[in-house]
Amino acid sequence: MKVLNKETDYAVRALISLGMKSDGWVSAKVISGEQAIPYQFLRRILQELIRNGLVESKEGAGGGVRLAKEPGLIAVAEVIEIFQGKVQLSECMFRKQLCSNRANCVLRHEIMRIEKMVNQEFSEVTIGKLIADLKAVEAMKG
Amino acid sequence: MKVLNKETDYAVRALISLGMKSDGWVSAKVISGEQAIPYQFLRRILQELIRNGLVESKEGAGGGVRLAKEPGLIAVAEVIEIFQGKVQLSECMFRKQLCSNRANCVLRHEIMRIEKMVNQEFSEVTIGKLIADLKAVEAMKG
DNA sequence: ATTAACTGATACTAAATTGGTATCAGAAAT
DNA sequence: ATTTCTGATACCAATTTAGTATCAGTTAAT
Repeated sequence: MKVLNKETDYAVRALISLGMKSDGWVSAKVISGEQAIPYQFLRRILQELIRNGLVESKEGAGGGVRLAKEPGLIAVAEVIEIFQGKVQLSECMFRKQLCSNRANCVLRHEIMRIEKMVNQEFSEVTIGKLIADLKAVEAMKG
Repeated sequence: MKVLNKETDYAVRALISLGMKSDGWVSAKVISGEQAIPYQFLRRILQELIRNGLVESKEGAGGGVRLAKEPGLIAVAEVIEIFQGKVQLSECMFRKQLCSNRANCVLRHEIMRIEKMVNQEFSEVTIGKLIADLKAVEAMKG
């Protein structure tokens, strides 16, 4: 049961990289190097983050990307939703009709409850929080 | 972000079917009909449940399968683990060595925490509980 | 004006996973 | 002997995942 795929994983790491730089534009190349993310793959991921308003970009030499909002306002839940879709609602609820299979229905009810919890948790984990954790770890190691 | 795949879904439904029958052996054919699960697919799923000790079988005419333990003792978490693997531990913890990528590491730490929660929740949802829920729903509808 | 360093857009690929099908062998009940 | 069942396993198409490649256009610096 894999929770996060590579896209989400790389996206979060890229956002952390960006969040740790207070200055201007950072190129995909630099992030790719820092986080050991395949360059072309990262390019595509960044474009998706841009389309979704988490990141903004500047074309041309000296250009690159930067966060479009404060790290504390970017939740991992948003990133998951972009790359892996919303944590799935059960089909029977979605269709707003009685579930044809009741066994299925009670299972989905439980799943929905748990999914809601997961969503809640992931929306409390922000890039800002991850960066703070990271800095705490670094500090501890001297 | 899909939580359960078809195998897990079908397995749980099959287990519910079995748990609701107090009498003897039930054939895959019957379960397949009851739960609208493709027969050959279900066969494979049942064999996996047998190998993992959740279900036991009797060969030959009049044979079939039945639960190997009480419905209240079969957790959905077990079923998920059989078909989708254990909710993934982060690689860096698994290797018991320092994470080469620290950004990755703080992210995984959060994931692990949430994964643990999910596991806890799914281990509290048993087939017995689902059957009770199901019966409650049926009763309400008269 | 040219060149180098960038992003935008998009097409392509190999490998793995998912969901499902088919087949053959053997066991038990009738 | 025949029917009803499981055991084991091989196969398959479609989708997803992870990654690569290419070309066009933008900007900054020389």
